Amino acid sequence: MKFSAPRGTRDILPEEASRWRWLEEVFREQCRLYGFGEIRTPIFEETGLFARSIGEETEIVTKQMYTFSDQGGRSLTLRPEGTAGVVRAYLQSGLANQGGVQRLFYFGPFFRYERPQKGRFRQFYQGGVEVFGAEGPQLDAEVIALAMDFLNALGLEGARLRINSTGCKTCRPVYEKALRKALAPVVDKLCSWCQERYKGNTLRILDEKRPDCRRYLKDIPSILDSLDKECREHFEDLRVLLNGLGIPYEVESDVVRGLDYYTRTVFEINQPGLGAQDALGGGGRYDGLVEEFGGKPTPAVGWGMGVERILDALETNRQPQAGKGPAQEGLVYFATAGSVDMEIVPNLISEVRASGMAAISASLDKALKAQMKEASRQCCRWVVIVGEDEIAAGTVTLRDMESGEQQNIKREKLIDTLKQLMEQKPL
RNA sequence: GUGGCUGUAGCUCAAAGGUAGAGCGCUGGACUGUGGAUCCAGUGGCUGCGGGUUCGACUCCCGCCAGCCACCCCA
Repeated sequence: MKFSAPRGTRDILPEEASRWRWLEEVFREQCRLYGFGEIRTPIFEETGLFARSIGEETEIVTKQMYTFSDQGGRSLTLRPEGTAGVVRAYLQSGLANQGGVQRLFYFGPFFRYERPQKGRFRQFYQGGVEVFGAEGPQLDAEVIALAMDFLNALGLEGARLRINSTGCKTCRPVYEKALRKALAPVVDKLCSWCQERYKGNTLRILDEKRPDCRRYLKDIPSILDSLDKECREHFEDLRVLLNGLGIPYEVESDVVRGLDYYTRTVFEINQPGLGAQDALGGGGRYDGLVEEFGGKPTPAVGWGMGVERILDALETNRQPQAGKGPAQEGLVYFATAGSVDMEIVPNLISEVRASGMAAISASLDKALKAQMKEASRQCCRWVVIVGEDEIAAGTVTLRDMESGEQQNIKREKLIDTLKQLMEQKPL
């Protein structure tokens, strides 16, 4: 074979695509129930948009972006996440000037240059939501509830919600200072990675999982003890709201996300047993980003969820597959036998399709037997046989491929009979 | 970016220095206008790509590419 799909990308064939469509429909329906409207933003943006929002020093920006320059010399980047583009659009389109609370959702492909492994691709799909203009914890809770409802509606079980607060621009530096102080005696014993972070993005040291480093991180202070009054109340209220909604969660003070724009609430949803990449989704509040982009100070909160990982989790959970084969979509197969006027079948098929039923026919002059086999392979529930005998009698033979029953009916009654059968004998 | 494992027929896998095989699938027949079951026959390959060692390489060595898994990071 001459070509293959680029590394980290994959083809989704019809059978699998129907599962994807099902998931997307469930997602859209949940968003609708929560009053969210869809937004579609470009798949590439100015490189600077991502660098400035996600953070110049983050992994995503420093090593994982698909960046290229176009014919005009502009530096563009395939979007590695959804929030930056939505914030940009929110400002550029004037949505920001309409006031009030804006609830938006998106669904589509994202790109990160990483080494592929289980649950990690270079092109992957995410569904996400963003809410602008609401400062209180009510929307944090609502957005989390939406995420959990989405997973429940898919029939997923066992997902774990972990929440934390990373404070605001006033109290986070206080904590970072305390953290640096606590780590000062052991900093030279930490790995080079941690030492880098110690200097720059101290908070992210909490993310360290290596046992070697971990044991020096045992007694570090919790960020939750450093939150100022407003942030503490915000977090406490969020917990009250989640409790009220009956949403189980765990507070974990070392949940830190890899994107710099988060403030206060951050959360992650994990599916134990999925493998090394077990985060189905995550998000949080980003109260400073709109202002950072030149808008007026606007609180915001949102999340993104990984489609491949959710489908993977459903698979390992052995949840019902929602895949629909052609049979379930009522596909009708037209077969011919003997020499039949070329125009008859196409005309009949047209009529069937015009009445809303899906139909296909043999493309070649094959033996009836071969046509039946093809119909079977295509999972067609019904086969209409139009042969010389039928033409002579003005009828068609209609076969139910599941029961094997056949009947001879007047050609004019085909449509009505098919309709009737589809209602009577759905799969 | 680093490491481990793996690339043989459309698919799942054998062959371990001596001419590349099976099952499933596919095509046809038994059954000349009737799918699935059974039996029979046929179709199947630059052994991922490129070098090297050897009289001889699917097999050993090197490089590249790809897949899987992990590190890292995250969806």
